[in-house]
Amino acid sequence: MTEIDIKILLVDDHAIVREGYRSLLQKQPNLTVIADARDAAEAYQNYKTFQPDVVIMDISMPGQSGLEAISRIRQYDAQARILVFSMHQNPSFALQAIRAGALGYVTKSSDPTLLIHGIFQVYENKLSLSPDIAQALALEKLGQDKARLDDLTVREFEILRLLLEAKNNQQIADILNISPKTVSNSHYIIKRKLEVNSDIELTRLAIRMKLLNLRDLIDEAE
Amino acid sequence: MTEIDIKILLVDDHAIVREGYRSLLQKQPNLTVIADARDAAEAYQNYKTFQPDVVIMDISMPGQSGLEAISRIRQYDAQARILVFSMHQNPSFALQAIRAGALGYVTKSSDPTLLIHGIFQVYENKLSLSPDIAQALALEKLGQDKARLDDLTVREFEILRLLLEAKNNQQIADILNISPKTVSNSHYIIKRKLEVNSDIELTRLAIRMKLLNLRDLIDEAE
DNA sequence: CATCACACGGGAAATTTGCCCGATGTCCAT
DNA sequence: ATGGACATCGGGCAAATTTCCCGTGTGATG
Repeated sequence: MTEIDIKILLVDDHAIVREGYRSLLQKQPNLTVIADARDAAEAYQNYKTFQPDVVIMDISMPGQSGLEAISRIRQYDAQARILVFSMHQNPSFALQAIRAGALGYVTKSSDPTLLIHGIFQVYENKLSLSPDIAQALALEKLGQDKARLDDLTVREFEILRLLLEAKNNQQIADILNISPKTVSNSHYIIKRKLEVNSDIELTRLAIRMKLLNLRDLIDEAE
Repeated sequence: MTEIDIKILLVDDHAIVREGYRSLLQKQPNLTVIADARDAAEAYQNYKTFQPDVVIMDISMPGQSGLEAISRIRQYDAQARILVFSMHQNPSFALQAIRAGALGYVTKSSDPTLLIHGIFQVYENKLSLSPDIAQALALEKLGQDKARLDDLTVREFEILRLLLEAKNNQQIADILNISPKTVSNSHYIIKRKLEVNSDIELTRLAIRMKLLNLRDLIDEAE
């Protein structure tokens, strides 16, 4: 076995988490944390300065997102090996991270050994996804979200939009010149087609589908 | 100076974060981590078993919430000193945590020394809020939208959170060990207090209040 | 012209909502 | 320790809504 020593750059905005990485990674003989960073800009700078073998990156950081940092680093060095370590179970995050140029995606809630394993995988230029994400992504490939929306008829879609504006059946009936009964029937059909069983779920789905204009909803930035 | 040694119970569902605490706290001579837990039930059990001086608790955990754990522990020991260490900047979370019986609330993004400082404060039965939260809480007094949110009792707030996760009455009842009827009653009271007429409106309000984590909801960055 | 998808809405059962109530528990101040 | 103010929990029940199935009319299409 050759002597390998993987140089790592840590990127996370939470000091406590960086501390956790260090403690965990220090126990591995072949890994050395050579630098860290708390935001996207610092990550980019330190990548250029320290030329790490693997970058471990959190993608939910204030200001510039981790995804942006991934793109920047990959633009500077197309060979950069980046492993995303995120709290988001949402497979779409993983997909975006991979698209942006990450080689791995491991959720924070998975077993820490998966992180170690991921580092070695990524070091060897291999894709590494934690099992929960891999499975979710596979399921998602079986494609449903967008397709289901397309199942709605034009009228149903129209009614959905009005429902999402928190209008009641009577108001919608007045707007469309139909009976409130028809509205409520459509409401039911919409939920069935979209495979949700409550209005809360419906609203969440609508947000994901960008049917609901978030900017109309949110006054303040964070 | 007398010899003090504060025994700590760590509660967080992420292994990496527990690792971070350990590493950080170990450096403090007067602090000893005597146990940890990854969910509310385990937290309660380990509190009884190990009788720690201070509990450090994350409140966003799967299943039973941290708020529930706080209540349970305080019910068992009214003197329990609990410091919440949370990723939520939303001051309403802090307020509810304090109401549930926590003595401190520090955000994960604050400087780690604040956590240490908070531990000593709480150990001495003093309230401890990280500056960002204290300020936000003060500012909030000037607002009015948030005021309605604060009208909710701790229990109602907790039920609201579960409702927003699109759980049905039976699921929430199972999680909180109450009857589905109580859940539906609370659901109604919540809507009345927040002055909304439908679940869609409720969800929209929750988004504006940032009770709903948009990052968990949205697929694509913008 | 036959069919097929769609819009519309009635009917009836099942469920939820809206609002009431009382029992119990806890905290706090007198 | 006693009273009062809340808070939690859930039963009851009428009114309202949802859920599900149904039929009708209409317009497009093969």
